[in-house]
Amino acid sequence: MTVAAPVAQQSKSDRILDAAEALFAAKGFDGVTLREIASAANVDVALASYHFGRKDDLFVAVFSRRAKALNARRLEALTKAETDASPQPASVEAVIGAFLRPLEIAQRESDDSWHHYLALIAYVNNSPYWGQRLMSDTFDGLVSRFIEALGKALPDASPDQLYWCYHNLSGALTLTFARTGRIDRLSGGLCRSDDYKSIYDNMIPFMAAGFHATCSGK
Amino acid sequence: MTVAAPVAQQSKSDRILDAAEALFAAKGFDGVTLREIASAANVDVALASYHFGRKDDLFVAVFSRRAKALNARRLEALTKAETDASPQPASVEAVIGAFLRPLEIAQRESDDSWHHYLALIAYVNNSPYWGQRLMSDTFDGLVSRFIEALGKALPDASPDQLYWCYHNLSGALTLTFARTGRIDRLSGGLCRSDDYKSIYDNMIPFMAAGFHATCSGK
DNA sequence: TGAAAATTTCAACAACCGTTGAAAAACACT
DNA sequence: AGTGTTTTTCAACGGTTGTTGAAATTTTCA
Repeated sequence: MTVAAPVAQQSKSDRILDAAEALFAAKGFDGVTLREIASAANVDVALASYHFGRKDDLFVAVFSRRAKALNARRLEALTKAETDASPQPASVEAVIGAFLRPLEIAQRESDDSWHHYLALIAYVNNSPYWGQRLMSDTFDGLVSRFIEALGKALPDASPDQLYWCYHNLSGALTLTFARTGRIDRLSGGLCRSDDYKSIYDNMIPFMAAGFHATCSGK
Repeated sequence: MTVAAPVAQQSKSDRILDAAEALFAAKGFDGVTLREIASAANVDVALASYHFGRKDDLFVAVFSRRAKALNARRLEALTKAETDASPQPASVEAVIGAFLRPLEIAQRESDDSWHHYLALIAYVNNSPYWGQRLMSDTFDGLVSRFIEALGKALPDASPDQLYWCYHNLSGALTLTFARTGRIDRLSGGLCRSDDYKSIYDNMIPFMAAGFHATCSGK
């Protein structure tokens, strides 16, 4: 009688996605070969094509996989912040917190899959090739919802001010959660990329102050 | 009698750097082949290897080329801000302005070389592979100088607070100046990636307010 | 149990990759 | 004019790429 493998009861399809996620995040779309991915997933090369089609499609599949879960958590946090504040609109801090806090999941999970995914977001967000379409298709619906909430908290703000402010937030958070190690080196070890508490303690009031300063007066 | 080409009195070595800069910025290190670069530069494939060695070395050469000029302009702007404010320390707004304003050169130049370079910075900054070493080697000296100036303007700030704040600034500016087109699409055309005036009008007070909010009281 | 469907393996395709050595051309300098 | 140096071209190397079609295997379900 043989005993089944204790954990890792994953389908080969999922193993491919996990391996592709980690490798795409580390080396970008063109820096990874399907053979590397297959090898990391302990799977035949042709299987990636069978399950996901072309390499581009695999990349999109990897990117889209966790987007649904992340967007759902963010939307849930936003509606909670709004009902908590009702009948007042949710504060800028509360809305930004609802946007950022769900990313903590990357630290709570036992494996690094979510960390890889966040690094992948940074890659896509800053890529001229993928950035425009893939980011928009994946996140713009939810982002519009957040900007609407920010507009309620900042009734004097013009729409373009809100968009530019969000863009600042977007750039800062994707870089920070990509954990490239830059800040560790720049600060001589004083700041650590994986120190989520410090990240939140700084980023939320920082961004809230930026919104307030540029979106209040006319 | 044949007439020499009117402009474009560039060496083949420079043409290779220009072509590589544009292509690396658009498609990343692995997304570009030396043959593409050579073809865009109207040059034989082997010439890139002759002038710059391996592909990695060409990438570093491209990245380093404009860094000296940019760092010099930034340092000049910073010292001017400091002498203007002397004997008071330069304000946070002035220091941030000195960091950002030199990027306007990308808009003043007739060709898009500087724009390509700024997109390349975004690629490198967010890359786990290049980000840590290449960004640090190229910019950390100057960045430390700016953080020192910010510390004088914010005497109650702790060093780690200043580093985290700079990291926010770094992420926002690299994304924005990469001009991926994301904000154009998200805003439905209301904000334009190439609208430098709006970028500066928003980003400088936004970031200054963030620094003030998180670096003053303890 | 048996047949249909889905999954996985295997081998191979044409195309392209970075890099190199040697020949050829252009240049610098006396 | 002639020599030594730098730049440019040409052709080719071994190795790798994404993708595919067909065979083999496993799963599904009546």
